[in-house]
Amino acid sequence: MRLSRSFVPTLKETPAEAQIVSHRLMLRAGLVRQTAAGIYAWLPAGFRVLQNIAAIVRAEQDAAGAQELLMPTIQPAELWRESGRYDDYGKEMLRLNDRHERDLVYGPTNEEMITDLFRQSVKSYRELPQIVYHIQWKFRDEVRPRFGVMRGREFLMKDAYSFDLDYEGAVVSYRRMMLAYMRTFRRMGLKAIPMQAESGPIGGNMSHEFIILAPTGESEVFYDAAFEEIDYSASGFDIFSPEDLARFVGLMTTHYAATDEKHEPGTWEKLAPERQRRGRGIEVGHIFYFGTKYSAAMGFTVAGADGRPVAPEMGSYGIGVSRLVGAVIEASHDEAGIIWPDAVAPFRAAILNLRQGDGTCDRLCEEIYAKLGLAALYDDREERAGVKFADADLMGHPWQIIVGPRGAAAGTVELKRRAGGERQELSLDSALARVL
RNA sequence: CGGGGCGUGGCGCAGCCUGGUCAGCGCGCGUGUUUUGGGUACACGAGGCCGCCGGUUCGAAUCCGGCCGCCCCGACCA
Repeated sequence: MRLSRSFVPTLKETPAEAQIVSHRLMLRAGLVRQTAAGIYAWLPAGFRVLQNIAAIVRAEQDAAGAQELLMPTIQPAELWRESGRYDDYGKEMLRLNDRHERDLVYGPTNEEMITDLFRQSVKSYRELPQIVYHIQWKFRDEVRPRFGVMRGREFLMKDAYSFDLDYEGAVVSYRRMMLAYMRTFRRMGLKAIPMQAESGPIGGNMSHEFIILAPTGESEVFYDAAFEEIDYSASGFDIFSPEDLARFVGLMTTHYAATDEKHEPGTWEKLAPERQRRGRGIEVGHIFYFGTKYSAAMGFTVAGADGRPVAPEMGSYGIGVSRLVGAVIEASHDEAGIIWPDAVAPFRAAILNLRQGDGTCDRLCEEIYAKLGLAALYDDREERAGVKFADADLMGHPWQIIVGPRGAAAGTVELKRRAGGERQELSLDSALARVL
């Protein structure tokens, strides 16, 4: 994109409503704009990040054998009456009426709907197990939305649902998602730790939340240094091997990890002091096993091998996709702005033309831009060098290709790495090679 | 949902208590000159139903009432 013709409204000053860093930086870097309390519009650069994150989530879900589908945002109240949650869910659920006065809800989650879909068409044990997911907008009418995109009312969530014939199968599905989640967060450059959690309104008795470490996180977390050493991303674990999954989850759950509300000082103190780690964390994912809570309530059964009906065992698995955008920023920024991890950056590189209008600089920049295409944001504005430097740092592109009159004549550019800030004078070709 | 606060050009704010050239300042934006590798300087200029409705008054951004919106703290959550 050419910045001079892009809708990327950066701000020099911070709007008064933004308190935490990620919110401030998202507004300042022109990623989002607030439309109403807890409701945001994603502008071009922000939307790219959102899509990058969704793509990673999708890739890991697919790799775990989950099937992507897409369910509606609007759901009939009837389904929620069947499960009993129409009354239980409370005011957080947005309720609507259509022109015929039918009761509808804007989905805060999709257990009922997916159970309904499955019960219509899945009739035999031979069709299980299955895991399906979708990435869809949710609405939860939070009493107090805050922290920008981190706690919005409308948010993009990946929610997956597993159906298994029995408990043993459900446990395998649950573990598979745990591994997929750890790989997902790792790919975004985040350190995540699964922690024992309450299952809350979803119900069930096995639940973990995934906390990523960020200095500005909402809750304090305590964990064993062992989490820093587990190599779950490599070939060490086959996600389709129940044995590997058991081994993986064993590693994940035998070490101490707890948020402040579940922290047990007694157990904690038994851990060698040099292995004790504490920090702050943000919840970015949550997985639940809840057995037949919905299948039983909604009359979903399949014929078992003996011909008798069996209510499938279910689990659900959520990742806050839009929240992750904020979380990544919380985990990776400095005084100057965002420092995007390569995998989620809206642009791999910014091309800074320090002397717009200068024939040599312009030509060099155009050449670079032609080679990088959409991977680059070409700052071709008629602005001073300082403005371009400041905006590039703010927006946090992993690389900055700085083209100025000094080097341009000799055909060299300066390459700056946003994380770390190292700069290097390079030939055009070697700079491009580094960036790509 | 309890407690607190705020709505004045795109952003940050002053003005309100003590109604009357108070509609202003900084940034941003436009034009020109200047500068030319870290948000340059100067000049000129565009831009505001002072959140909305009603009331008090000769006169309301300013006082009163109602409504709407937004933010912060707490209890609750992907």
